[in-house]
Amino acid sequence: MKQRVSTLLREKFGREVVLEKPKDRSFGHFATPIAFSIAKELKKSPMAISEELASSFNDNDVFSRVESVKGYLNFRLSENFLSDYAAWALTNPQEFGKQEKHEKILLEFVSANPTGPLHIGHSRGAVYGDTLLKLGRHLGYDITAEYYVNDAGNQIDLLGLSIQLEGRTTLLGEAVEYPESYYRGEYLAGLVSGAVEKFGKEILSDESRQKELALWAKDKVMDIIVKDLGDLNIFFNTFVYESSLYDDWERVLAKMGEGVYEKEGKIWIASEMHGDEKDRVVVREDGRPTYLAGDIVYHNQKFERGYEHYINIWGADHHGYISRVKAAVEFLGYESKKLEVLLSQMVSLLKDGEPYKMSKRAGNVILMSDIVEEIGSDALRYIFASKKCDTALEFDLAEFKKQDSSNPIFYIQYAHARIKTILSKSNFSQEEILNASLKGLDENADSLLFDALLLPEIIEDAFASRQVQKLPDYLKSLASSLHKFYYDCRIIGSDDEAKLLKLFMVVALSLKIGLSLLGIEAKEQMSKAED
RNA sequence: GCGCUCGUAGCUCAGCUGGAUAGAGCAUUGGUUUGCGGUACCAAAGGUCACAGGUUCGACUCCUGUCGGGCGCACCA
Repeated sequence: MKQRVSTLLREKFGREVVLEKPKDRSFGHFATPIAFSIAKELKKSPMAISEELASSFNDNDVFSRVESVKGYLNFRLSENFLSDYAAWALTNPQEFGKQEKHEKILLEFVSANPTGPLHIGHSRGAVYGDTLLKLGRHLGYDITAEYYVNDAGNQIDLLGLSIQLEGRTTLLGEAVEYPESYYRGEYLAGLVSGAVEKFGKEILSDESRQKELALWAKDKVMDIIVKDLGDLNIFFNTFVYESSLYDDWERVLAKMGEGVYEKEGKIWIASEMHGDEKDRVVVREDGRPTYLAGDIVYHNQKFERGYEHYINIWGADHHGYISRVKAAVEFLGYESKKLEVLLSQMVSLLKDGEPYKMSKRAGNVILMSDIVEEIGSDALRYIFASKKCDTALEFDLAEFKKQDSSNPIFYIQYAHARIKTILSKSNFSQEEILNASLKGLDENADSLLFDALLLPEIIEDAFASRQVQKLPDYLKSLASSLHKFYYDCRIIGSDDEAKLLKLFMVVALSLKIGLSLLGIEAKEQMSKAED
């Protein structure tokens, strides 16, 4: 809709036109302050210009009214335009809000270490990434969802050690001395029993078999992670294992040419040249590559696979890492601007106003699966999708367990369910409703229809700006418009019953598509409250 | 110390590439249809947009500085 108006105006005025939402719907559907920006070059007052422009729109079937108010130009879309568009959407629900973007994008997210189950911090990046994925795909982008598995280095050795420690205390009853760092949590018990079954008890006490144990265990941990993500309706296309990358290291190192050099027996990358604070070591004195080396090979591999755009979603604590990876990409001969790194910030949880307690059982972290169990996947997804991901977030679980309007996810679902209920109560058939005309709606109905038809541009805007929260915001306000309309206006038995039901179907369609893009299924009916 | 980032109502947060009177939800207070699900709706109250400058027709938005919070500053991943 917006696009249509915007191209129309661009053609008419011969320049880009800023389109915005009028302060008040009674002003119209769209507005532009264009008169202000050209006032200077025309040496006329904004008022005079907008008056002139407004009167030039006499004959036009998209707008029913164009007027000038205090220098702003306000547009009201015509009935024909809105009702045709709505009718098209209802008969082509699969196409509504879709576009024909074809860019190939590689989206890497979550990428949590395979050393334990996901915790609450991971789930934010996971939901954010997956929502972006769903939005992008809806718009037609060809997006591959990828998980980078850090299955090399110290952490994997630590995993093996941790399983042994757990087994020796709980299974063998030994009094072991715990080192400074090791992993803890309930999942280790499962790994111990699995390991004993597979390898026998001996493996718990044999330090030389730690590696073997760890390599087996990380796959088991990945199984847990994949399952937890599946519970959130998140699925990946590809997994890339860090351990598989190092074979390619020599070739990639050579590919960077002048970008790397030797000093003090180590190999460095000259990342300072590309904006990093200083150069970084990529190969240690003993010949072992650093973690950065793995990431360099990985990004080289990404670019060799040939996508048009790359998006990484990282935890905010990695922000210092961006410049060195980008530097490496440049040295490899690729455009680092094709690589976009989005950061997801910290999350703190409250429950009834008090900090949420981390359980010892979980290993002093808040497990994602515990939260999903407590409030459900829909609520968790909604929470993370509804906030900008680059600010620290604090939220209270209690709010999302309530079954009333203070719970946004409930509120939206209820709007959808209301429509479905009323449709089933009406005596009009689906066909009769679809054949009804949407013309002659009063101000409120017209406004609701317009709101419902905004979905496509919300989707596009949310994806393009990477501001995923625009979609839940929109759904909440659409639900609010619906509830308000419903309260004010009797539907069943009114002269306009079929017409209004058709309007409601458009609203339901937008709610349903919007929710599905958040990974949430729209409900046909709400369960009745107890008592 | 350096870098990144944030600072909007009592609380949690929106505010699009600068544009009309800075918006929601929660919490508080007061109300609502002899009717489709009251699991809803309406209203009141609540603000020096951290502070100080600058840019301009116009700044919550852009720039500079100050203060305050978070994160990062490994040859760990």
